[in-house]
Amino acid sequence: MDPVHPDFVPDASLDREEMEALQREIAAQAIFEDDFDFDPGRVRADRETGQQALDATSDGTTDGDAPVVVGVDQAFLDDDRAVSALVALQDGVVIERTHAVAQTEIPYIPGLLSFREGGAILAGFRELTVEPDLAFFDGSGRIHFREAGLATHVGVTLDLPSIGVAKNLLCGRPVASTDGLAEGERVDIEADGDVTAPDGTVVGYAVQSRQYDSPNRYVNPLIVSPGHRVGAATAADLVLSCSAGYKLPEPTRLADKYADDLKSELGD
DNA sequence: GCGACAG
DNA sequence: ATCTTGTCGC
Repeated sequence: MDPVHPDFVPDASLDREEMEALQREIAAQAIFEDDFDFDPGRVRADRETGQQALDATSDGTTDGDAPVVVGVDQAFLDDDRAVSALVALQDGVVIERTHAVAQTEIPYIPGLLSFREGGAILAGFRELTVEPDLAFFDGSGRIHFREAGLATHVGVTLDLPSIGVAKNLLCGRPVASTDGLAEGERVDIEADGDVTAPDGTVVGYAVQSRQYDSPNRYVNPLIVSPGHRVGAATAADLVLSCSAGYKLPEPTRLADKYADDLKSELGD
């Protein structure tokens, strides 16, 4: 698939002020509430685990009408080459994988990640032949200084429902401790002075997608935020329904592994 | 000036 | 993100 908004495609040759101005423009176009056609109840992680595997749909056939969810992740081959890896799943089955290599024009700068990795990601989407309903990105969406993190930038550019799944908090303020949550629990992340949204706006959640039973070992929660056309609560719900016994939701976990494999194959 | 900062 | 073996715990 190709960008619906070519003018939003991340351009690494812009200066910092121009990048930030583009982000504000993108945030203004972003929709941080549910606005999609698929049935979120029909999104599932895999066919082996979870309550859903026990119901009538687990008859061994793949539901060709189920939503297509794509996981996206990147790895770096050198200092100036990034590879994006995309894995598309439908009804818990991998139906397509694509990848693309692109030059990294700028270094990592907190708040400007999409200008470093966005080019490779859009190139990966260009190779995708299936029509995705939803995408998970590794990084923030609305939890961003200008409410335009990687997931929002790419989601708006493609006009594709998207969710940001990060391992660390970029900005914002958890309303309670995010330590020792039970599996399935979540804690609101509110906008603070670092975020352009009105103070107190729930811009995402810390989501405990996995946790050990006993008290000696801990798993840190994921930081989930809306990218585009998905509300914060639904974003957290979808991450949990795509989780299958691992910290990362399946689309992201599989894209992660694919990116690692590509790095080995294409690396130096 | 100081601190904070996805991947 | 990336550099990397063993190792603690279930």
